[in-house]
Amino acid sequence: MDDESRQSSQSRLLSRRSVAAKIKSKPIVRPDRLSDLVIDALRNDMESGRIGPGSRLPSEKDLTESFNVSRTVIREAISRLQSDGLVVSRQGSGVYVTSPSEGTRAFRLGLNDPHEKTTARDIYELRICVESDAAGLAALRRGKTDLAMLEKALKTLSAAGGDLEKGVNADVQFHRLIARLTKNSAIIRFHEFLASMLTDTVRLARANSAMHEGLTEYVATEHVAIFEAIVAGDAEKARHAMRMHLNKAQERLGLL
Amino acid sequence: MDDESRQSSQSRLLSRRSVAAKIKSKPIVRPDRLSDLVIDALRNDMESGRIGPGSRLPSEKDLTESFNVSRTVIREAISRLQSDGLVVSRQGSGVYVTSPSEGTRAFRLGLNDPHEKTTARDIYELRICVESDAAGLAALRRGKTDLAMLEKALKTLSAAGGDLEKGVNADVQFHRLIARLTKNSAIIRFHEFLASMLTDTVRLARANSAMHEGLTEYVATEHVAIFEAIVAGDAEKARHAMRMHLNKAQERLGLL
DNA sequence: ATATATCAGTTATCATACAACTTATGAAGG
DNA sequence: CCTTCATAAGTTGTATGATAACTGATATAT
Repeated sequence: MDDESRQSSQSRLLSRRSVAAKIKSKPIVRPDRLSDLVIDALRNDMESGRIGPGSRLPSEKDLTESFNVSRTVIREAISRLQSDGLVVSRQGSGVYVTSPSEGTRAFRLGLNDPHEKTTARDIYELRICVESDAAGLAALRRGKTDLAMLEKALKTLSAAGGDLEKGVNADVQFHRLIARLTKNSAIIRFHEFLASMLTDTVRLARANSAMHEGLTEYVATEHVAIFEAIVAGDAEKARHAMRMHLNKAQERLGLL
Repeated sequence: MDDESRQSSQSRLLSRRSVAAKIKSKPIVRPDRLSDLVIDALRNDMESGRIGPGSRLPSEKDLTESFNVSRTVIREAISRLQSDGLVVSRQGSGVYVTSPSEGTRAFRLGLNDPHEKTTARDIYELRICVESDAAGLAALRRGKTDLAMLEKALKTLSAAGGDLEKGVNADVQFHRLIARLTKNSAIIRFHEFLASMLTDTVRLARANSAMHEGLTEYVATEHVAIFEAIVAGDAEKARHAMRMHLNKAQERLGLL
């Protein structure tokens, strides 16, 4: 009996193949994982308000029946929803939809996802927003030791000279430092996030566009302008200098 | 051999209780889920570079043995790592560590997480960065229909009068529209994200601080200033107007 | 009335089996 | 020697059943 029930239920289910085929009718993008389907469905229910914050999700057993998948799949889906902070599960009680902003939530930026039309340029633009303002805040909040570190980074940068790798690192470090000067952990971390999103793009662009001679000096000038504005504590000027710097960089990288 | 190993492994396992006790020695925060332990361990290995991008994780079987947990737990852990974009799993092959910026990655902001000292103020500040620049971009890119919509939102806002709920909604809508005018999906979505992070805070603050009379008119004036700058296509002015507006709002909300 | 015990329902974990896929190895044929 | 194809071993994906741990409510005893 064990055997037959397994067999029959097995065949009653949508076979993985058919589901996969269905998905792959549109671009390959989605791996053929059943939990993805469940996630999308549940997300939809929640975002459309059909399940509303605070209310309980159907039990795993119910979900297996309504989706015709195994409990394994349901659990994986719920687990991922939970790690996104959309639900919390309480053992013995159930899974509950969290109210927005309760707990930790995640911001996703898909650079490859064909669903998304977000381009590297978009992200770079967002970076300009954040970083130019960060420079402004830095000008208001910089301490003495902060300035010393920034100055040191500037020197490292100019000392790098022809060494590309070294130059890039010093550059990154300079910007990272400015983010830290804001003393705002949200800004610091988001800056880090954007930078890491862009590393590949930047590296690629940098490799393609031959470095003009004198470029490093030029960049150094821009950096100095930013630095001086921060030293002077002039937020407006710091923002402007940073914006100019990043705009030029954007051009140089061919992101415009 | 199978049999004995089964039995013994069962008893050899850390019982859930003991694990839970261990965790709960520090604040309650962590639910006693084994997959969390696995996730933390793997994250650590990856971030410390012990597993390096591109390389393969140990197979699920190996992991079950080294962690002494069931495959279910391992799979949940991996599934969540995958949904965070830290790894990709290829059926029949293995689970591979993604290189940073490959695929989609997530930015998390924990408002409650005791590990994080991110405050609502930090987030609001980040919002100011993004939104003031968004206003600038909006001024450069607004189309005709865009302006019409924006104007309509303004009218709705002033028409709301005393109705608080209505007023808030119109306000949110106004800002949302401006984000959309940038035509930058990264900015649009990040703005949405920040707004949703702040909803609770804003709602609370609004409830606490009694609304001064004449406040709505005052806010309306600020909105008009932003609107006019966008209409004029003056990016610098739009940025400034938005920044002023949000700074004032921040004060009013007691986030300063 | 208050506490306690019990029970049904739910999530968490374990174990096993099988399906589907990947990769390497090696045999067969050119 | 090289290519091609089959096979086998290893790996992830899914299904299923069983048990542990927890929750909430109901019933019971004091």
